[in-house]
Amino acid sequence: MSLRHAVLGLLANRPASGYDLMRAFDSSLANVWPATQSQVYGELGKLATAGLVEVSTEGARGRKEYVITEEGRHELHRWLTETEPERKMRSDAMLRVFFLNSLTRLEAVAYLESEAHHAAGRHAAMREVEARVDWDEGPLSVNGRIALEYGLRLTAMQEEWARWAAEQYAKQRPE
Amino acid sequence: MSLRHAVLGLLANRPASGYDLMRAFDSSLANVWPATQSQVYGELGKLATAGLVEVSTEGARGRKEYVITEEGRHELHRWLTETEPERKMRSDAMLRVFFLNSLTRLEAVAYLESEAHHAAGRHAAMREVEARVDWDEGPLSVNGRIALEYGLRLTAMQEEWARWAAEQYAKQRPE
DNA sequence: GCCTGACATTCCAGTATTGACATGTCAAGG
DNA sequence: CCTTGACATGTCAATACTGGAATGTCAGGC
Repeated sequence: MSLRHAVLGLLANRPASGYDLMRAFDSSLANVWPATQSQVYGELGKLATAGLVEVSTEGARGRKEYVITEEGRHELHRWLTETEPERKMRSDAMLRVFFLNSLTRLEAVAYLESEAHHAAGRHAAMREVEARVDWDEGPLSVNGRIALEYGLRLTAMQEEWARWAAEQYAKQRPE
Repeated sequence: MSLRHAVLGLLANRPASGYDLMRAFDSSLANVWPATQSQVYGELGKLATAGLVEVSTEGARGRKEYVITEEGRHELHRWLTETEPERKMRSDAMLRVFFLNSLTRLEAVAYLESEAHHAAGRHAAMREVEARVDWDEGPLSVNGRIALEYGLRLTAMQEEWARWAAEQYAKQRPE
């Protein structure tokens, strides 16, 4: 149930509306825990019912600002310290690698090169973010910086791997 | 709909029963596309209805062996060459990094070191697999070898990153 | 002959996720 | 005044995924 804790974690930093949270899910959290509007608003409702968050202000345009409760903070802490992260991951891109033998050598190499290219693109985009953001402000950006570094290392690794794999594939399976 | 294509991809290599497929999902595909029994048997039914696979033999103990049809092979090829892999990923472990500022420095460092340790463990497990498997047999293992290399590079990167992050965290946020 | 473990499938209830639709408010610029 | 775009929430049906229970078969060892 990570969505629940993602919302809780965001609200632990500052009070926010569902709309505010959506901006976080569409930017910083987009590569880590994607979520849709329906999920976020739904989860806020459940969280409120459970007493982990509360509506603090009802503003213009029906805006409801939520704050985390003591109980919510406690649950966030419990999650972070007493539960293990789920390490199983799904990767569509890697799944395809298993079935590359259903393609011709040329097609397979094209796939791997395309992956290399996409990884390079994502790497460049993260470099942009790195340059744009002021990393000295706020305690949030310490974590953000560390998470970004992960992204940089991941995409660099992916590009290298894909180039290596394309080479291997071309070598080991002459048509 | 990657599960569908995972099943299709496995059946493209050789005919198999739901039980056989489950062994693949529990071993080689476990780190790439986890699936439960209910999902696999369910998908086989849907795939058969759609005409992408067929029951070839009904054996002992109610065993049904499925084979991929021409149409199935075509769909697999279409998926591999004409659709882009979904690159959005969820990572519980990385989500937690965003909220590390809700913990004390010590707790945060402990989390990151635990991640380093787990990554190291998974890396070692993959090294074991690498040593155990005969990489010269079959065309499947070319892909398997390439996917394993990804896992090795990923876990190595994760361990290094987590050690680096633990250090950064300890440095940048003195209690 | 009996037990155990691997083989094998089916069904189900509950939860999570997706993607789209519906509805409305407010501020700013032309 | 009117339009546009950002703000803001809510609901729905469909699909995907989880975890467990129920059921039964067959081979091999004792």
